[in-house]
Amino acid sequence: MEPSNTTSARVPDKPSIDGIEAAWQQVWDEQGTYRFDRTKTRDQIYSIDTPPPTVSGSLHVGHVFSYTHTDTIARYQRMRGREVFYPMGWDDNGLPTERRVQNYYGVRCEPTLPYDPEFEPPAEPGKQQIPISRRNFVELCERLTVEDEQVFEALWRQLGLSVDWTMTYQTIDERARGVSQRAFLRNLERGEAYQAEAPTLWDVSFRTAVAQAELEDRERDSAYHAITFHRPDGDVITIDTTRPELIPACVALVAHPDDERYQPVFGSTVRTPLFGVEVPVLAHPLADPEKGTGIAMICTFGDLTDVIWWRELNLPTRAIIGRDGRVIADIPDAISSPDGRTAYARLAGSTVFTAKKTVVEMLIESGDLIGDPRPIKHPVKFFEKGDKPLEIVSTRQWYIRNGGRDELLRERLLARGSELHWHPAHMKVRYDNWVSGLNGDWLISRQRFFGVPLPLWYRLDANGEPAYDDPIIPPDDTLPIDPQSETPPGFAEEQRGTAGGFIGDPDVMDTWATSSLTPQIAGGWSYDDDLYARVFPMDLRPQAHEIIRTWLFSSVVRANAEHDVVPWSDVAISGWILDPDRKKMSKSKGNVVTPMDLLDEYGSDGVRYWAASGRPGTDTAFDIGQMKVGRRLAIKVLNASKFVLGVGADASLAFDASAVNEPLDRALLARLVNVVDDATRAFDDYNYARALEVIESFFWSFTDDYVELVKERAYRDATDSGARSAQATLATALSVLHRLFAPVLPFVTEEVWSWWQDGSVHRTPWPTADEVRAVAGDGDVALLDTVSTVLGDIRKAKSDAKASMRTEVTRAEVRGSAEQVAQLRDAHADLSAVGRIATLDLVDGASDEGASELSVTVQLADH
RNA sequence: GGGCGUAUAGCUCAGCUGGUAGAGCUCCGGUCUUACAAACCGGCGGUCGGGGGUUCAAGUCCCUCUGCGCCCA
Repeated sequence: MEPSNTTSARVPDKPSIDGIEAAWQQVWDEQGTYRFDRTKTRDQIYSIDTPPPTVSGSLHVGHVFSYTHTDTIARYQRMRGREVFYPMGWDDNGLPTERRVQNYYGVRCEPTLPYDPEFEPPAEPGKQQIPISRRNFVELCERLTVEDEQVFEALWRQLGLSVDWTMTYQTIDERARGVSQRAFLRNLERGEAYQAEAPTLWDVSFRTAVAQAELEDRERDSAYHAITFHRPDGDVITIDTTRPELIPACVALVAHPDDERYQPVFGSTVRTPLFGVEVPVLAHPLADPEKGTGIAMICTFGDLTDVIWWRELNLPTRAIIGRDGRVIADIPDAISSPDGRTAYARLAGSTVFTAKKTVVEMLIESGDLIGDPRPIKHPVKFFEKGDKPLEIVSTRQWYIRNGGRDELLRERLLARGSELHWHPAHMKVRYDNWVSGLNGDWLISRQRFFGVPLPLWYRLDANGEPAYDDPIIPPDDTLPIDPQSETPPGFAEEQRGTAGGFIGDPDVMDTWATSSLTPQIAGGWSYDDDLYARVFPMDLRPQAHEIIRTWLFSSVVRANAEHDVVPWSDVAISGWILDPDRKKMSKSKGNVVTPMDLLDEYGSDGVRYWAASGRPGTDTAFDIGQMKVGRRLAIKVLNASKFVLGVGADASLAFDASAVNEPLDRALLARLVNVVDDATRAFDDYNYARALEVIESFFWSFTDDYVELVKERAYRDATDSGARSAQATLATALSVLHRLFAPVLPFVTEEVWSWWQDGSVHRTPWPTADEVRAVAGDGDVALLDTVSTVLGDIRKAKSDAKASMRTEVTRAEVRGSAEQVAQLRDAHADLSAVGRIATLDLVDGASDEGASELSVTVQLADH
């Protein structure tokens, strides 16, 4: 299985696809088959913004599926003569890695601890997590991600991704940190990044802020509690709330301005039950007259609507939920009555769940709860990776402007979405929906440890208070920096945390704040300008549809801000893998199939065949059957190639137009012209599934019909012109087929190519319709169809008679139109040979009824 | 609630700008035919989700309903 250096065919006696992956991986590696040639210029290059997988996540068939799609495009473009820039990255950022490290080593990060250079995690994680310093924790993250990356890389290589493995990157490596921090500081300089103290969605388990893009609604059981608020005149107003525990955080009541029931009370005040705080009754159009009693309490903060009311009605803040999800100990100033303070004290320190029970008990005691709570289901905001309802707490966070607060920018980014070529086109709506529905800027700071640090320090004033408004910015040439362990210019490390000294920003950037820059990171922006000029903006972003709102959109935001362009011309969106019962495949369903086992069992080409059969953007069923078909196809390519090369078809005969003089041969090549045309058009349209279908369909009829038809003729002496015509046609078709199949079946095509050609098929030009047409000449596709139809009828006659295909036909009569008869006359000898027909009579039945129909009568010899 | 997609043989899917339903798998029957028996040959199998409409003609266009998946709220 070594590349041939001669043009003479060297065909193994017993060709096999077993072990083919390992053999060719090694050759490709040694020969640098997929090495990126950076001397090429932008117009000669096709660059791909490859999705960096999260290595701490588990490998699944979805990876194999979508990365195969991209690889078929990469291979196609490479054969079209483009130098393909196809780097692989690893996204190790943040929470997924941290959780995996915690479980794998049995540790947890405790930022207050000092670094212990001697620390080694236990061989087996214990029951109690060991607290370790931030630096120790990050070191373990780095250690584990390296291991995880190797597993991924081994899979990618086995799958045959045509990646240049000398060009990998990590989203937390030195270069990526530098690029991310530089891009952020430039956003800051231009006013595109800012910090604000604001109500923030907060996960109390992970103790981190959560961005809009990471939210998901989940239906939860809840209950309306009818609660009375007291007017000064003794009347009561009854409100419905699902969160009675937030009564101490109530700052107002609100009803719709047109709601007749509450017109008289707008502008008046009421007192909250239990806590006796006087709050105004206000009007706002977001209050829903249909919901509950039509009047709601505004708390700081129960949900996102509270935040809107709070902002638009200029209400005070009266927060009672802390970052740990418990009622904070400090009693809000507004609760001044002794009874109110006593009531609050009963809640202090308890969880939201407990506080709710306590408040309900107290309301029953005071008589302010009307009736029983009425159960409802309603959507509650969750962090997509979390399992507790989000709270809203007021915190200082960093944001990047993404049009969520700025109509002009929103319009600009919507227009950017229209600049992209979407495959499939309808996926663009998801982008438009998302951008149109944004209601705030992009929150990029996260209270995590393993990630790219926000590269800022803050001066501490004489009272030790940080001056957030005027951060200390590191010089550009010092990036990347870690403000937690490095000292700002002009300060000494001893001044950290002291009055008059400084502190480092404790947060890291959101995963997407880094991965939104993968085109820049992989492309060399700000550290390899020569490379960058050759690959950016890129040609293709392949990705899954569920991260259009995160990865795709955030990448557009960054490229728009920094470079005033879209980062790629085309985006290809892949679908889901579905279970046989048409549900989205998931780990929880106990799917034990690991991708590497699949590759071993069905061959990488077989699995790739299944993947490439899935239409772009469409959900595809996980289908072992298709993998088996792919495996059979690969074996068929092997055997057919062996046969063709065994009858004297060799490289010197391929594309020898002078040799091809039989009408049947020209007809075969004429069909191949159409196949090349169709496949090329399909690949240009990113439709690898369509291309594969067209190629495969031709291939099966090629082996089943054409090869059988010319077998006898091809076996004749090479001096025979009919034999040479068949051999030249077979060689031409084989050369074209090897190349057409190469993007989808890289291993088997490379194997068979090596039997008779020089170099790698993957660096050979993609076939063109013109080169095939030059050999096909005036070939007529219809001739092939007619001959195949008759061949099928003869086979059926033998099959119906339960006879062997070798059974002689004493006489066959074919009636057809004058045109069909003429076509058959041109293939008379081939047809007679394959059918073992002693006498083949062709009758011009044009004058008969139904003359356009072929009719075949067969008389079999005794058998 | 709004939107996007999808619904074609038992299964997985093709059917582009409308013109008398296709492939593979499964199943059944046959053949060791000098590339391939983990192969080859042949066959059974669908009123194209339901209902309307446009048209000489609709799986293909329009309306509507239903199921499923997803996006947004």
